Amino acid sequence: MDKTYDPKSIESRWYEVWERQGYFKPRGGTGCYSIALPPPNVTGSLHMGHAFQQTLMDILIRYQRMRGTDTLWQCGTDHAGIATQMVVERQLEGKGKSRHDLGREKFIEAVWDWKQHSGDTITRQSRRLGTSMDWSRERFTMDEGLSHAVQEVFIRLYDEGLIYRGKRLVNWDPVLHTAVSDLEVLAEEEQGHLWHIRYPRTDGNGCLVVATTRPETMLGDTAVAIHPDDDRYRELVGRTVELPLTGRTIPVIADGHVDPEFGTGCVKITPAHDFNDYEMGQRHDLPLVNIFTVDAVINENGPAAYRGMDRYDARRAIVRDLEALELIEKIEDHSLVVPRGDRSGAVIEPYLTDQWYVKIQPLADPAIAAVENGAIRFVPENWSKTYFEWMNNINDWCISRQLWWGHRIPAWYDNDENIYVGKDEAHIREKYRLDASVGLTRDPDVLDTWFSSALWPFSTLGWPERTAELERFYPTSVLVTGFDIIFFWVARMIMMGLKFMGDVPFREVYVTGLVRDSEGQKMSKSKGNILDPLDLIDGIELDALVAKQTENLMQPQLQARIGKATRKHFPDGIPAFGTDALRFTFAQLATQGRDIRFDTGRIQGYRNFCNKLWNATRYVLMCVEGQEVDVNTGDVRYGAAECWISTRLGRTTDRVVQGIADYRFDLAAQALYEFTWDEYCDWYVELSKTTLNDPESTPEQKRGVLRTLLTNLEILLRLLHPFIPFITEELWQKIAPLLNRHGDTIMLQGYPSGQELPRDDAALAEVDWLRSFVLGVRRIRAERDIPPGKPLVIQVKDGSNQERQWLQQDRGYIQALARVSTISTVTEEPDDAVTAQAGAMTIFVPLADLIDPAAEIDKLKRQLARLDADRERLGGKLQNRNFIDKAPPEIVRKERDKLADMNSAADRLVQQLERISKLVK
RNA sequence: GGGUGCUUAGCUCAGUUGGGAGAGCGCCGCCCUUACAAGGCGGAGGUCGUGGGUUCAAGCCCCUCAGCACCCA
Repeated sequence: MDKTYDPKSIESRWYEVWERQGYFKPRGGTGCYSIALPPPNVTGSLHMGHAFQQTLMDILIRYQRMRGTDTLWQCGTDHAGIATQMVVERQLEGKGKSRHDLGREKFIEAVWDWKQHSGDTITRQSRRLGTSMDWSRERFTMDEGLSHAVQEVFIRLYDEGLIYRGKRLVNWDPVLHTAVSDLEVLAEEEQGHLWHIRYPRTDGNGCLVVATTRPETMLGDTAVAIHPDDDRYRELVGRTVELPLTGRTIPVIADGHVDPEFGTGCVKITPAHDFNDYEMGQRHDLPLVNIFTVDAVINENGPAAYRGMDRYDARRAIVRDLEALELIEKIEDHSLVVPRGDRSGAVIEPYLTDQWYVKIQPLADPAIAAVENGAIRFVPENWSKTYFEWMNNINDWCISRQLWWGHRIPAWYDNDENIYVGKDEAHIREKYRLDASVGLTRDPDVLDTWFSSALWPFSTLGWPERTAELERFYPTSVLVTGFDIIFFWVARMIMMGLKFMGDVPFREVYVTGLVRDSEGQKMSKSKGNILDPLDLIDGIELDALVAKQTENLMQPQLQARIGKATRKHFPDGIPAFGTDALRFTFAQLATQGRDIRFDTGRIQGYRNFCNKLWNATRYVLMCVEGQEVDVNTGDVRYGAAECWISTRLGRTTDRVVQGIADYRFDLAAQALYEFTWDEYCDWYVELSKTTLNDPESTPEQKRGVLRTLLTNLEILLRLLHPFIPFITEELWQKIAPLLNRHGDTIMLQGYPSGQELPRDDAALAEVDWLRSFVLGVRRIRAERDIPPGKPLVIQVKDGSNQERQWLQQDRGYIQALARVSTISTVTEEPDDAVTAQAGAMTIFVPLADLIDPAAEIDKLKRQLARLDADRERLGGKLQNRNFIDKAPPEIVRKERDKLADMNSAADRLVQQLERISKLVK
């Protein structure tokens, strides 16, 4: 074995074997466990969030598989309508073409081409992470089968009256020329102005002043509104004002939704271009005047002077013209919330169009109930509040998109705009009894991507066919996802699952935090702080990293700043840490918080952990090879150290299993780390050397040590495998055969259970005492700057019978671990010694030549002062009648014992003080 | 405006019916001791955001305030 762990040399090799042997497929077993992978966007690449969540899913899947459960991890990708179409359109732009130049069919072909190319990237990345997904069942939302499911769902919902088409105000993206749902609009506060505009009264009595943040929309005003209780304007209700620049006359109305505090208390009403105004228009039966084209350019409903102007050009022209007419009273700075499309970044325009909607309430009600009655459990539980908050205020879902890439809506129109919904024209003619003379045209629009992802948990299993997989693996066991898509996806899957499968799509939702950079910033291309998981695995040179982060920027002017920041954060690039280190880091970071900061210092620590495990294995192999005893045959004798480490491993196993059951991957990983490093490596390996190197050890004892080293390591590797699959496979293949344990892969070995391991409390007590003894001597050595190699002569005094017995038994251990040559027992305290304590036993290290009495006195006094403060506090507590009476007896007893220990410790300190003080005189 | 969180060591975070303040990294000192310098041994460092309440006992439960973050309108 190499002296240093080298991840690269083992990772790709093992993954190929696992996949080729079909280990990732369901294998039967007791019970089933399944996870549907949240499908990544097919044209994207795997980011840290994906890597994080996939690691956690893989831990769950590997754990369950090792437990003998029939396990399916259903994987695949999402066609991501708008995002993908934008990518391909941008590529075309580079060639000076638009999608319209190609035409719909050719364009879709181009998207498929790009999908073939790009889809590989993401699955290749997933494989590098070691994920044990069943690749043979990989699906894509635009596959034939899944498209069939989408069509089926649309038709059924339409036939039930749960999908309808209507003319409504929608969020319109004037750049992408499509409607988007509420969720795809990001509202952010931006700096703007508040224009106060005079609308002349038609009765000649002056003007009304309205305040607006969007003066250009005045061209579509159809009323001015005031609050009904507003005394300033009450007499105006029912009168009319002149709408400047248009020659139109509009009424003044009263409506309770007007905020009298805002601006002047008079608001202009533009029902065709504002969601609030639209509702007010409905209440007052106001006409709708649409003044924009699909590009947000003034259309024929606007005055000729502004037609053909972009909305912002029109704004400038209108303000200029109003100023000329002295109709602008004032312009104030004002911050307002501007809605932008999450993909295009364009300012969204409320726009009147025909769209398809899902009537959501009948679907939402059972979905709310499913979480209320516990059919679905959120972990952490608090996220159910977020879910309820949204579900209780839910709106109908706009599902049509004016795109080309996506599932085409299965609806046709005749020449009279009658709607027919069905699989295809032939079915429709039959279903609606239309003869060939009726001309039919298909709706050009496609469905929202989330419509198809909402079906993912059952469409991937073959629905609407009742396949064997569907029967076996639906509902899935858990959904692992980020809180940012609870609304987009989780809620919609629940609604669709209940509707079409009659059961929830998953029993639990484990909500992870979001991976951020080391400063807590969200990772984004424009910030230049994206980390590619593969760069952490394989490493990357600084220049390559900078190049990667600054290529294809939406805002090229940021290039210099990003490059500089990258060079500052990663002055030496990123070293190769390997997949296992990355995965263990993710597990450690999976706390319950909502933000997860990723710092390369952390991953380095876990790379070191892998190296530690590697070298511990190396040590065990060398021991077995170096000893003449046969490990597997003959009598065995286990000492306290052996019983201790096995007991500790049992407790660790319990903690790991509990951690996984609770989705506390951080606690599970922590338990594994502590056992491996602090107990197995730091103590047991060192203890084992003593026995193995002692010529007086019997073959039975040596066999006991070797077998303990091997079995504990073998179990530990299985415990660790779901977290760090590659290194554990590599090491297990070396270790298991030495125990006559054979298997093609660790992946399919049983997961350890705490019950298989001993529980030896006496051994725990003994080794704890032994450790405190060794630590005491080591501390003295360090504090006195005694060279580590110099053997010490020490004396002990007092101690319980048990401790004196332990001292006899463990003398060899103590001598080796504390570097002590002789230990003698004394009844009188030596004068020139420093002391340490192991339980009731006092340890003396005589140091005539090294001791500094003044410093020693100082130290003892400080210790005594600290102890006295604690004694006083504890004494007070035990004086308190209420405490004695009300606290549980075992607590009171514990506190009394503690005080007794403190008192004797204080006595010892006082004695030592007196003794040392004599030296000074 | 409505909702949800967070505040514990220099940094990032654990802390599970309320009963001894913890880890990793960083820092300081000693050491290339035959598995590992990606290492070993030892050490320093905290009024648990503020103020109050409940309790024999509060980092944990209740209230107040302050600061920060996110989501929705």
